[in-house]
Amino acid sequence: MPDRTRLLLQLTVDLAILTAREDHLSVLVIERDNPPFRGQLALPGGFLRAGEDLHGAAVRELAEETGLDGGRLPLDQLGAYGQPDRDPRGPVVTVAYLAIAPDLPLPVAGSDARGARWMPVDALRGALAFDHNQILDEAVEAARSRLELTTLATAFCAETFTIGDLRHVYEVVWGVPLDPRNFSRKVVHTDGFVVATGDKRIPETGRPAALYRAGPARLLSPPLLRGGPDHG
Amino acid sequence: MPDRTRLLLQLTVDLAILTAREDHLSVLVIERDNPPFRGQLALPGGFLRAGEDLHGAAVRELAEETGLDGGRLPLDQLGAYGQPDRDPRGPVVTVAYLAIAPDLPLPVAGSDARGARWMPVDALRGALAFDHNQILDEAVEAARSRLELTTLATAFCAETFTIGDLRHVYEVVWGVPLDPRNFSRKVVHTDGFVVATGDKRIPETGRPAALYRAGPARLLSPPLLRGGPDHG
DNA sequence: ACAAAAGTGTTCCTTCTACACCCATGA
DNA sequence: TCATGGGTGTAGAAGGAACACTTTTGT
Repeated sequence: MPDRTRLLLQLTVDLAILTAREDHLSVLVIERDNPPFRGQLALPGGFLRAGEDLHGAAVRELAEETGLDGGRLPLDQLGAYGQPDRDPRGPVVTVAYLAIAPDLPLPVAGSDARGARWMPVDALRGALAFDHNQILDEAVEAARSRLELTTLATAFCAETFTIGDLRHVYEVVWGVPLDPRNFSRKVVHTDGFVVATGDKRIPETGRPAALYRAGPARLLSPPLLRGGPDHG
Repeated sequence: MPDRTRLLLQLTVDLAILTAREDHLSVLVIERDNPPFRGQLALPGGFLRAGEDLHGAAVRELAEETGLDGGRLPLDQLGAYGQPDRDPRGPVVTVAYLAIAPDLPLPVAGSDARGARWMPVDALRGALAFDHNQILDEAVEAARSRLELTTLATAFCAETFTIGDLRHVYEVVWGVPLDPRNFSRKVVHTDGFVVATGDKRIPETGRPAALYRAGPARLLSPPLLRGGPDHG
């Protein structure tokens, strides 16, 4: 006996899947092939199913849309978005998740994901459907903040990576240049951030760089300060 | 034409309303007088109504349950909780909000809020209904973290307060003693954290303390470090 | 030899911690 | 004059920023 004060609604999960490609912070978007907003770009996502928990739905959508294994990527909840008019179909609240992916080709070809592609976030100013522009803004800010406080940046990298790769992630996400020498020291001297594999990678030009993989630590204390040189 | 994959559900808003009372971090709880979990303690909250946005629902519930004006208190979203079996009545997802209140008597006497009262969070270990124990844990951790990074602590205080009042908030929420002299300097020298009123308050014993009110700043940079003395 | 990227050593400066010391009030 | 909380000064430690300099590769 639901009374007037208990609204029945549908719930979706939307994903802001970020990656660092070349010199741009990019996000995975799809082109919608159904109304509403048919033909427009949007974040991938989908409806919560019966018996499913929110994180599980996010993992499932990540797999469906990108072929990536959500169990192996950090998938953090950003929050719930519930403006009453955010979806013209009626009351639909969405829970947004932030995923950080290495720069991989998408093995997609999935159902809804035909039109999936990476787009630099700077090229999307205001172009997304629903309230996805706001969600993307908050996802980017959350990613920037998590880079300061956690070891999340390693999730942007392949399984093994150099300190230069990792620094490049920070530079792309923060949008500022960092001093390679100080950065290297801070990362290597922070317990559990990275562990050396013992191997080296020879670049096109220059001295070989030691390879690392992600360490067990999840929190950085002290944090890695953003703003770099003389930001005052 | 909703298909099987689009679950219809109800959505609630739950509030973790924290305050610093004497030497305990306390939270507002109600005693449920309807099933499920009748007679058990729970966080205040209620169902989202048609046409209402999530933050608006949180403000309304805060007013209904406590008489406090949610528009004047910082009300931050913690996240959505959607385990499929979290509510025995069926699929109900909740969005949790964190509110920080000054230590005020509750002008309640509202409908559902008859049994509303402050309880020290330490006295509630595992005692709450639904998944509210988890929500409370995450609310406390979020409050601790926000004290480091934001000026939120002023929301725990009355309109005017002394630096000692503010320090007491930090000590209660973090559970560690702080050096009064260094704390005073950090707060006063951080632009926009507090502004002096020019008045003084005479304590029961001791030198009068300058009174302040909350300043315009919302973010603390650099953060106020937790852990206090020799925490390494 | 040169270019380019990796990595080390060192100096300067800011900030935090700890604590000695002074201030203003009531009992 | 003593107890109590408010507030200033300051020395030492810790860590970041800046940058000179060395290492190791390909061309």
